[in-house]
Amino acid sequence: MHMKTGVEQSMYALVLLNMLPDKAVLPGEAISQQLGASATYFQKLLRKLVTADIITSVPGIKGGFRLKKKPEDIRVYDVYLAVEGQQSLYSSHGILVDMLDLEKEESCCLLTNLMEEAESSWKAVLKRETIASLSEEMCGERFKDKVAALEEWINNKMVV
Amino acid sequence: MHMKTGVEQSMYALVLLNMLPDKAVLPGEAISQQLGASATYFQKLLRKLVTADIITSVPGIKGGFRLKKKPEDIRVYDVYLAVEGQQSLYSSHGILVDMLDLEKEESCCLLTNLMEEAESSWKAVLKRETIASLSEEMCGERFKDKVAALEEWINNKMVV
DNA sequence: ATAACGTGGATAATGATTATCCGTTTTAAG
DNA sequence: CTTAAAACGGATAATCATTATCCACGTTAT
Repeated sequence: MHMKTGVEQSMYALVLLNMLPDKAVLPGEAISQQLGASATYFQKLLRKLVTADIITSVPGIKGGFRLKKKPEDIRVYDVYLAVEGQQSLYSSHGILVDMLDLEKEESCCLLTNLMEEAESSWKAVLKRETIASLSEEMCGERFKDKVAALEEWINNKMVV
Repeated sequence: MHMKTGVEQSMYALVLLNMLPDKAVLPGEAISQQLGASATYFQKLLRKLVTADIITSVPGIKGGFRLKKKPEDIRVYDVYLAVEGQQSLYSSHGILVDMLDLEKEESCCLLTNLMEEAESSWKAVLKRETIASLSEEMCGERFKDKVAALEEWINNKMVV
């Protein structure tokens, strides 16, 4: 049981896109290079973010990706959901139904309620932070120089 | 990101063992049959429960498994931990460290704190219920007959 | 027209989870 | 003291989800 690495990657991709000036765009290949991710595979993840209305894609030469929403409106939870899908962490295999020989309608599992509560509780925390708050955290005094270098890199790679 | 089915199986295995009279024991093969689980593989899971001090094993003919602790002292969380191990749901791949070109000591990730909090929150819910409370839930009026049949089965399969 | 980009589908490689096999040890019973 | 049934441990295979690659296609600035 482990979160996909795609969630972490996507999150940082969005932090990168958040550094872009208005109307500018960053090509997918540049993003995946910066993340150290497989370029072709990361395109698929970017696609998921597009269909989740988190980012916009611009095709054609001078194309790329940019945020579609304001960074303070993109919750960590939204990114998780876009990348991992909405399947729950736990789903019953109907063991109790078999053990007690219940009817199929009586889908009954001693764990489902508890697990759903646990998951809600987990998700609630993911809803607390946004791309805006993460970006802010990164741009604090501590990493001033490093972030400046990253901005420099963005200026080189961004389009229009 | 999905919980192993072994967790659900183990949980019900413990509910079964909780139905045993004192000092009696249930062979691993009977347990896995009742659960509809692969017998040989489920032995491995039972082993994890043994090393986690949740159940005791008795080798030799007339051997099998029984609870080691009182059912009210076995939390759902304990079972989860025994089966899945203590690795956390999220672990950083150091993407930010690479992006900002930080020193290795400066292991820094914008998500780690949040994710750890979320996980704690998730685990807290799993600590609320125990094998005792699950068993109780199962043995309510609703499934009276069905549970009686299960007890019958246990009487047949248990040893000593 | 062309070159650089995103899209979509098919398909492989990888890795974790689940499953099987076999030999060993333990113990009750004949 | 032999045998049968059980847990144990290691090696290994099968299965499945995740990650990765490839290629043909649509889009758009130059």
